[in-house]
Amino acid sequence: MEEKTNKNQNKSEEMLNHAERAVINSIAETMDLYGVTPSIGRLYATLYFKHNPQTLDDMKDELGMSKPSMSTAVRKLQDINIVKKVWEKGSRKDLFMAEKNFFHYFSQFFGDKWEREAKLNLSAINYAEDQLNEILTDEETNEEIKQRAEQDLQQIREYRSYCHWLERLAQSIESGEIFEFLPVEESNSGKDNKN
Amino acid sequence: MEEKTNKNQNKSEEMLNHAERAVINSIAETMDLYGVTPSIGRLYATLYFKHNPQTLDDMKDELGMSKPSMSTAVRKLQDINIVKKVWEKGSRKDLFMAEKNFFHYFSQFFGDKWEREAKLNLSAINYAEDQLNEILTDEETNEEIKQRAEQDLQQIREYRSYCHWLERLAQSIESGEIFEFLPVEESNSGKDNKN
DNA sequence: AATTTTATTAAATTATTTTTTAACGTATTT
DNA sequence: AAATACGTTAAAAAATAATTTAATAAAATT
Repeated sequence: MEEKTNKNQNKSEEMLNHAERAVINSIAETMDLYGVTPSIGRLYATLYFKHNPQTLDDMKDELGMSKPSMSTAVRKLQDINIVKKVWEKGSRKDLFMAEKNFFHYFSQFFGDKWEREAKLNLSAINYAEDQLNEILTDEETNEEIKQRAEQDLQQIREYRSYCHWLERLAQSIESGEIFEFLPVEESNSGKDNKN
Repeated sequence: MEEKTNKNQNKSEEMLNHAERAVINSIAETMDLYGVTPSIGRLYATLYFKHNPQTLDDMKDELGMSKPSMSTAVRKLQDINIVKKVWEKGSRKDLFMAEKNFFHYFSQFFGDKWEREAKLNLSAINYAEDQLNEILTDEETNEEIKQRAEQDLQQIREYRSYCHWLERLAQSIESGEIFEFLPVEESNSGKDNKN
């Protein structure tokens, strides 16, 4: 009897791990889509299912990798703000927790990148616009070049609109404003949903 | 006189190229942020400034790379729908044009990925949910496992909400609906804008 | 103060990805 | 029909990136 119960417990635990693994794989794979390396994605996804803070040694055991790898990987996750160091009295090892709210995750991951993208491009656009204006006002520029400059100018102005829009999108996600427009709906089970 | 005009034309052309290059670098760098390799980003950015369709040979000359590289790079850009093959009577070489509207670009690039992400994860979530429910209804599962399963379940349900939200975000960008909420503003010059 | 624990950095190795050269197949021209 | 032009695939080479082992530094314990 004891015997049988143990077996079933093992079975349940196995099922649980298996279920988690399915989601872990999927998360890691989707992170890969945006240029997060598989190992780092897998680390995040693994932490996502941990209900208490993890040490570097925990991670290294879990993923079967070296400690320096965990150290650098976890730092990258901290850099994009989807893993945080937590403090807990007792253990003197560093402890880490994953951001589990994917809306926060989304905001951190994309919002930050969009802001960076916008800033970087706006600065290039501004520089280019100055140069192009100078070309256009220079009387000695020939017609062909002027035409190209004119076209470029028009194009990068549209591009500037886009960059500003990106910034505002990032802000509206950061502030939560966007959820007035696109509310988060309570999720019903997968069963009666055709996905 | 002829001499001087030529010099200035060269100067203008040089300035034009320089201006374009600044934006090209910036675009390539930002694409890199999302996992697009530098060469492919650079190719897209280069095409972005071409006002007429380009052949593989044009690209290879422009970037100083081999033709097969251009061939595969341009295919990847076609895969994410930000470069299109165009037809033009006359030349029997393939001709390509970049998507220049960055809102379209954005929609193609992120929208598609978000949809893929949502689909992939929802399928894993549904699978995991079934497994977890089974664990929870199994009377022989011990308490500790049940608790973990319960926590996981709650977490992935929130995750499902996020996936559905992502899908709707993608749709609202695809359909243009989002611009009612976040309108595109005419861009004023960089001068009087503090960027 | 010496030892141990922990995390990080540096150097070396391994693996992966990118790029090229070479070969191939198909279409177009002569 | 032969020759040329074009694009792609395959194999090899080169360049990058990821990972590990070894070394170092900093903190905590004994």
